[in-house]
Amino acid sequence: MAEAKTTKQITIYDIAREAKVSPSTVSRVLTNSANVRPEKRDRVMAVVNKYNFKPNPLAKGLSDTRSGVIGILAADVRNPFYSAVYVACENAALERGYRVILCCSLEDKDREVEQLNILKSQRVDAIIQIGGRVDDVMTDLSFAKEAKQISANVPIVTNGKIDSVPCYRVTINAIEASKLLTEHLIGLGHKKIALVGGRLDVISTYEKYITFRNILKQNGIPFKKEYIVEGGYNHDAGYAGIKKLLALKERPTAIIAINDFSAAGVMRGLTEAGLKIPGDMSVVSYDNTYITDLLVPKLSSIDYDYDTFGKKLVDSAIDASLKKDVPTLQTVTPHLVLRESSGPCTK
Amino acid sequence: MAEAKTTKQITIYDIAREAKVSPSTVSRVLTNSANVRPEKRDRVMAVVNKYNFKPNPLAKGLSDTRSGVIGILAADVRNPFYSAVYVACENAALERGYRVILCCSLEDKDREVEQLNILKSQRVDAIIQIGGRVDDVMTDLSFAKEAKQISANVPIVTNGKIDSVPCYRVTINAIEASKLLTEHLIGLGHKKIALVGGRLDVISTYEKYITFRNILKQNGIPFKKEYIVEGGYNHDAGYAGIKKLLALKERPTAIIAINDFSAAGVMRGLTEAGLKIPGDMSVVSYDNTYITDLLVPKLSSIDYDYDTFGKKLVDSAIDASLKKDVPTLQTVTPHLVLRESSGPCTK
DNA sequence: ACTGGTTTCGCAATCGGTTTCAAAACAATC
DNA sequence: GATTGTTTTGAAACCGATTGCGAAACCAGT
Repeated sequence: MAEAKTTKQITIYDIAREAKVSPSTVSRVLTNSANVRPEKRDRVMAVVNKYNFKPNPLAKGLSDTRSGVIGILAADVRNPFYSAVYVACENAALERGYRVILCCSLEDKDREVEQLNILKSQRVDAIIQIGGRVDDVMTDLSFAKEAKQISANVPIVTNGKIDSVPCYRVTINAIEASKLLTEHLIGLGHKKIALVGGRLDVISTYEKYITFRNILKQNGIPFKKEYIVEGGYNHDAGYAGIKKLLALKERPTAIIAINDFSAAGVMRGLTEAGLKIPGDMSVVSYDNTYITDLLVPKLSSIDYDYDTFGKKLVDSAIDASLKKDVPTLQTVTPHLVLRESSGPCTK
Repeated sequence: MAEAKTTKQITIYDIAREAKVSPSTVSRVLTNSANVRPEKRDRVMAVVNKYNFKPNPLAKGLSDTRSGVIGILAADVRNPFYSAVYVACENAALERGYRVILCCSLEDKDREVEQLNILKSQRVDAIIQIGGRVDDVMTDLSFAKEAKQISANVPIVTNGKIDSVPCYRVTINAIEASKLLTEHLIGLGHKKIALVGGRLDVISTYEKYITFRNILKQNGIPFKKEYIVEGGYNHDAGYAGIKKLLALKERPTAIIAINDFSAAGVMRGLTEAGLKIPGDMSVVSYDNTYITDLLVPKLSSIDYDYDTFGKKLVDSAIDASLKKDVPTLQTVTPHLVLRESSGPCTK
């Protein structure tokens, strides 16, 4: 153990002494909160730069009761959708001089409540919640209770919907997304289109489903109940889904998967069955994560422009924490990224 | 928008008043730093629980100069390897009552330096750096300078190697990993094995390469220079690599890709060329991220047991920050996860 | 009951900033 | 040059914890 000469921290008092001003003046310079004579300001800045001095954020947070940190509660950053959103948020936050702390609930309810507590005790200025959480009906009440209590002090912004807790929302326009995909396939001549993966009690999934039906109707295409295969949001859900569909006497010619993961499962099922994509069947999906590029063939998918998504999330979060006016609901508009997995209907 | 009655924070003084003790006693109870009469302790805890009181970490950090936060500097959390390590670290940190703050450098050198500054100003207790950084020769000097300055106060632990900056290392046993893969393929009868992706100036990649040659030698298999195809660590590198190899008059029968991404590229190249995996060619790789499960066929890969990896990283970080003795170098032992992408040599 | 030794406890200082308040400095006006 | 108004400035209080120090309480032991 080397000398524990804990290299005493430089404080504004040190700066003050060396610049021959009072600590208050240093503080004022650093926050440019009031007018200080240019001459002194320069003296102070010179010393500040000399030592590359950075004010202690703990002390700062203590006195002005703002931490400069925004908490991000993501379901699981290992999921590329969340990591994409996370990185976009980190960028946007950095841009505005805020730090970010990330917590992954890993879909575990208890843990989610605990995370909320951590964020609370970290005194974050705002919380961004991105994840599958739909509403409190599906979830435990302790979360709702905790969240409600917290949201009294700290604004919460989410990409979903948290019933019973006041929060700001920045959501993806699922209706538009679904429209893009459905019309794309119809434009290619497909009439037998199946939906794979996702639960209809998840609001965004439900919106996609309803829109799908509407577009079908608008185009005079009959809706078939057996082409809707609910499931999870992962690879296995897609795999299971396509197996069911392939067992049908009248198979679909195109699949809309609920996300890239389930699309991967669908594609595995198809490949194993010896079917060609998109020759025998087209596959498209939502999210446009990097796994679209890994699959063979490359997957066409709906992109959300993660950068502006992240920006809207953190701008809302920060502005709300500053008590500025923030729209309660914002949306980001999706667009379709075409790759190799969808093609004209051949039968 | 409810009243902006910033719901005054509950402090240790409030607790003290209600429990009829002094603030110091409350503090002692909360930190159980000294013995306090059980009776009073109970009184205090009752009030604490009543309000679900959490001491303000800013104030705490201010006085004891520990923030309870460890900073994680990851190259890019969108990469599943890093996100896996990150989540493991988050878990391990939570386990020990620490919080974590994540920064992604996105391979940008300037940004990396900036992140270092952020972590510094956040007064993190320790820094964990996971990323491709090899040594300072490849990197800018400002990072080295900054890191050096910081490491004087805050321990840095990395999975790589930072020359010129004192740090603790927890690395993957690349030699063992390479051995596992190479021997696995040789065991299946392969004699023409190629390495795809990765740069030999990256230490871990180099170790894998050398081990590969050694094992070949031990088994009396001739080494062929044209079977080594350097490249990046992504899908495209694998794709480009396999194209080169397929152009050879004597093609290899098995591929070791530097990670799952490049393996995906390799597999695409193979599939496009109409070759069967593993029938015509076996493919294996390092990292065992979830994308191994997405590919067709599922990819055999080297796993690192991310949980213990993360645990070692954070244990080292925390213990070092506590001035405990921590080994300078630790390793995690890899093991092979067999799936469908490797099979016996058929020619 | 008194003494000596431990525990337990509270006062007050401290951590490193921000901010209020009033005094000091400056400028402008008559 | 005296007076009024406006900027600048520094002293001191404050944010919410922790902690050193000494006083008070407790516990035998005689």
